[in-house]
Amino acid sequence: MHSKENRYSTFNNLAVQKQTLILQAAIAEFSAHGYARASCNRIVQAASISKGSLFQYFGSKEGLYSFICGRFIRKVKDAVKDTASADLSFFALIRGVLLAGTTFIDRYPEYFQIYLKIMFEQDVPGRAEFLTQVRLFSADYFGKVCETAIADGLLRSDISVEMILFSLDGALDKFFLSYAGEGMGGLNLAGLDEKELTQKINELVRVLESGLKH
Amino acid sequence: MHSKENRYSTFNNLAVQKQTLILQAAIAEFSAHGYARASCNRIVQAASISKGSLFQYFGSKEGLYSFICGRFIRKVKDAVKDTASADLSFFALIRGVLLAGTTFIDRYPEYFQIYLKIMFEQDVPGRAEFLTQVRLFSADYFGKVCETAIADGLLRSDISVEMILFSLDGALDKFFLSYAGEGMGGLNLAGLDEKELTQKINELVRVLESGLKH
DNA sequence: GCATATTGTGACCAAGTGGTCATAGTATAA
DNA sequence: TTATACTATGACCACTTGGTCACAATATGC
Repeated sequence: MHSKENRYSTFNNLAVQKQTLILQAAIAEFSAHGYARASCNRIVQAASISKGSLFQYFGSKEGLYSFICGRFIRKVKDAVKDTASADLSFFALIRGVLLAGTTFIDRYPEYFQIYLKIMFEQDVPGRAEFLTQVRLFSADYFGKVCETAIADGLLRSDISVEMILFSLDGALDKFFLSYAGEGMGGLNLAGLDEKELTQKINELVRVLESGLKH
Repeated sequence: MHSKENRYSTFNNLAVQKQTLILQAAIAEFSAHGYARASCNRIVQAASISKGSLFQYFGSKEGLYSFICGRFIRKVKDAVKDTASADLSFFALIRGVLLAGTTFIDRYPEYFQIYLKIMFEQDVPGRAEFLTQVRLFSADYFGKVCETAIADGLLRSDISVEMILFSLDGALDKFFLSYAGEGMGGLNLAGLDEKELTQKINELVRVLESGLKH
């Protein structure tokens, strides 16, 4: 085996210290500027490596990006695994997802920024695959949960499953956006302690449960 | 008065035909690429004018953008004026806003794209001013409506006004996004006739009214 | 016709982009 | 020490960006 074993092998054989330095620089750049406007020049400068090295490690800007997205997906899947305890009532599950999302954002704020950027940027390489892997409320996963909840009489049967997913998706998206300080809604979720946060979560879930009408 | 009377005067004195040609080219470019990634070169090419002319008319890329945003704001305000009949019940008003939004998107799809792009792009010149002028559910306008609706016993009093606005905002945003074909939710609102559309609107408002719980 | 404003033009500029490659440096092994 | 494999480098490339400006063309007024 004289030549490259596989993609990224050169990078993976680097000292871990150097690896994390480079990844931190790249993640910071992508989280600040998204894919298209991120600059490889700035990355190599921040990481104190030469441009040639970066392209040797990852082949292209796209290669670097997909490497980082891969890391991101792994982190999300781990977080989901930790959260998913199936034996909860429907709205308790929603509360759990809400809380788990906020802790993820606290732990990996740059990754969440990358996620936001990819959500609202077109023509990002691998966008579709990435989103289907990362989004929680995909029809195939949460759709089943909704169906059983309807069958169990926990959810209204006069609303279509798609509309239920639609409503949940919208509420959760906006909640996380606001928690990350990106929303322009009046709700200021950015600097709340745990108690206030769970209060807000409960209030939102109450709205989802029983609506706004008196 | 020998020199320039004021900003954009040269452009405004152009033949209307030429004006619309240039504006169409610029709007198409900004709606496709947002602000930062839009290319003045492509605009002048599409409009069949020289680069010098474009910068003579608008001074800079930013000037052109703010000119277009001004047009957009006027169109939105006109549309709002046409819609705002105050003597409606609260949720009928919501239904009206939903419907008015979809007709606006039908009439000015490129402008709506520009709106979306500016929503999710940072560092766009004049972003904050633009959004406060265009967003319907600003706390100062719709907040009052909510407060009176609470006072009239139409809305729950155990949910804060901010949370009500938050929920409405999230639902409407997602609805319009999906209608414009940008959402990745299961709801496919893109190619619906009027009957189906009002059905979806009613379903969504029912959820907002009474929630998801059985 | 002539002089004077105004409008139109495109070569040109500095700066930045992703990407390449010949070369130099540094390990490891014989 | 010497040969071999891998890694690091930065000048360089073609290309795009927003923006400028000396000059050409065209209206306008007399």
